[in-house]
Amino acid sequence: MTRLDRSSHSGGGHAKGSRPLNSLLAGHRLAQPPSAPGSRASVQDIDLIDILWRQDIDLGAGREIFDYSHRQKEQDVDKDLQDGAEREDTWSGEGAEALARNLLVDGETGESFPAQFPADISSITEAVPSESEPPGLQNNLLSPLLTGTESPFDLEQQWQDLMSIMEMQAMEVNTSTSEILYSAPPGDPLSTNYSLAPNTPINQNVSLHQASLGGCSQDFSLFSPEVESLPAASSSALLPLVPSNSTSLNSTFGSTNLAGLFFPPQLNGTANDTAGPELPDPLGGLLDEAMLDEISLMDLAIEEGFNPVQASQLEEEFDSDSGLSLDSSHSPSSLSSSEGSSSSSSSSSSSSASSSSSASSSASSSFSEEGAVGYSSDSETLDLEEAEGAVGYQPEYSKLCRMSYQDPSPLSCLPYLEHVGHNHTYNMAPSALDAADLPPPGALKKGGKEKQADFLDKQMSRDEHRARAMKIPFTNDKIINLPVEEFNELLSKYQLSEAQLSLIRDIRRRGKNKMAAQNCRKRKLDTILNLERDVEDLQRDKARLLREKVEFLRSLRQMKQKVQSLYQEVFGRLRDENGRPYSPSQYALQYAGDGSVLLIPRTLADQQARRQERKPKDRRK
DNA sequence: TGCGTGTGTCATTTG
DNA sequence: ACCAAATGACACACG
Repeated sequence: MTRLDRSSHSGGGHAKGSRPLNSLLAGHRLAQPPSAPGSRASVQDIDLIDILWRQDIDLGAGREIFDYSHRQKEQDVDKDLQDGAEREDTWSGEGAEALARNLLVDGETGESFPAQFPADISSITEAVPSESEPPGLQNNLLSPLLTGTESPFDLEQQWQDLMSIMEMQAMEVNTSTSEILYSAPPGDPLSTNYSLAPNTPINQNVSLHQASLGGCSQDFSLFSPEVESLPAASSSALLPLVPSNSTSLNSTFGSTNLAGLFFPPQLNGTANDTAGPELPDPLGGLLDEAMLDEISLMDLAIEEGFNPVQASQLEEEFDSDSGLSLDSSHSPSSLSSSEGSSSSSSSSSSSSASSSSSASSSASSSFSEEGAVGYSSDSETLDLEEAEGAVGYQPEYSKLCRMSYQDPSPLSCLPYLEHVGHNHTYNMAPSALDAADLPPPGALKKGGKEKQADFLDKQMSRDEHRARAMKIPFTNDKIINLPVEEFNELLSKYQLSEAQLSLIRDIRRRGKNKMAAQNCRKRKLDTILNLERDVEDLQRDKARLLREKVEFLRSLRQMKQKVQSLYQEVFGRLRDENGRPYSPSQYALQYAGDGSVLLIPRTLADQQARRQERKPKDRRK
């Protein structure tokens, strides 16, 4: 048969009355009740926000943190102190309470950190002429991390903070700031709590050579004769701090220069005694990773559909210590276009459920009748029912209903429309087929019966017309649906011409192929539905992983802040033989692999840091 | 009239 | 090798 055959296709077209059904069904896909599409997406977003909010509650953040103005209020010291008083014991131990008076407390984590330097800090600065510093810079003397927590919504500042974290490896000590920081005046809570008064006899451990830990040597019996283990050239200056009792300082940092962590790099251009060499910090790797993670987070956001605002908000969320600022409209899960379409589909499903519920159930039952052809989608139907809630594909239901091809009556799912169905199909209702095959046209009375005959004629497919013209003695339904053996038996019962046999075989072939095509299309649709569901699942997973990532990064930063505070606390308590604090520009704390802490000169620390820095690079090569 | 959709059909592949 | 099913591609009807 040639294509010309199709040009004479008379029965292949849709009956005029058939379209309303198609339109009705297709309408489920196109029509979108005004409320549903958006509402579904927003509900999901709200869920996301709620999840994030709950996470934040765990971390001590309230929902009001999402409000920028509220976040500014958060800097109110009183409030912070109140929060901090509740949580300080988690990390600071004795003396922290007094310390907290001069600390800002992270609204979420409860971490305390120096909010500002003592009021007389400028006078101290002046007392150290060579290291004087513009007062305006003094707030930067602490780690950028700390300042970052004070203005969590200053995005640029946050970024710089992170960059500063990165640069902690290349930390250079600002002498003046260090002096200011660690030369606390007598009235300073830091000094009053962590160091002896200037008059207090230095609690000098002989074995410590030069270093002592004023006021808290019982807590930090850090010193032991480990100087010998250090290079002779610098041994005189080495002040090993070995905790006699297990200190809170963990050895997991390895032999690392801690000082680099806590003194901002090149805060200004002022003199730096030990300027130059980069120092690795114990968290350097982590910081790098965190930084890279954040960058990759941004990249991910940008690459995978986050718009810049969303990406920046995600970044902001990460940057913001205490604030989760994911706007509901920027939920990662709401970014998917496919999800949007799905949600709109679901809306139509819900809205059209009443009108199509019967169709759906009929569709399910009709699918179960497809066994003859082999493509049963019972399970698929169930899946679709489940998916309707999550994905929403009522329109596909309509399609499937329409595509219950194995049913002799294509419109069986909507019985009242059954007779309207356009009929290119070979699977006509038996009555129609019988009418087409059995009664001779002239047998019917005139009038209404003629009209009925015309109608039935129009209902007949092309091949049915041909079969009738060729006087095929059995129905097309039998021709198509009988098993091979029975079909052959049927053929053998009749004396058929070659033309008749050929037509019968064509009818059978086309009929089978038509059903196969219908099943194929149905399968294709199901595949698409499944893929869309998979995409949605993956998007949900992705959003969840992103949230987890943000949480991990946040907790990582909090841990770094705690380590930083501990470092400052320990270093600030150290006193030399004259009872004076050590200059952070000249000395640094360093973890040894065995858990001990050494006070070593900066120069030595720089050298070691440089050495350590080379190792990983060499490994990479 | 052009477009999108649904359908039937053919040719071919696949099992 | 044969057959049926599956599938891509095309044409057509319809809204």
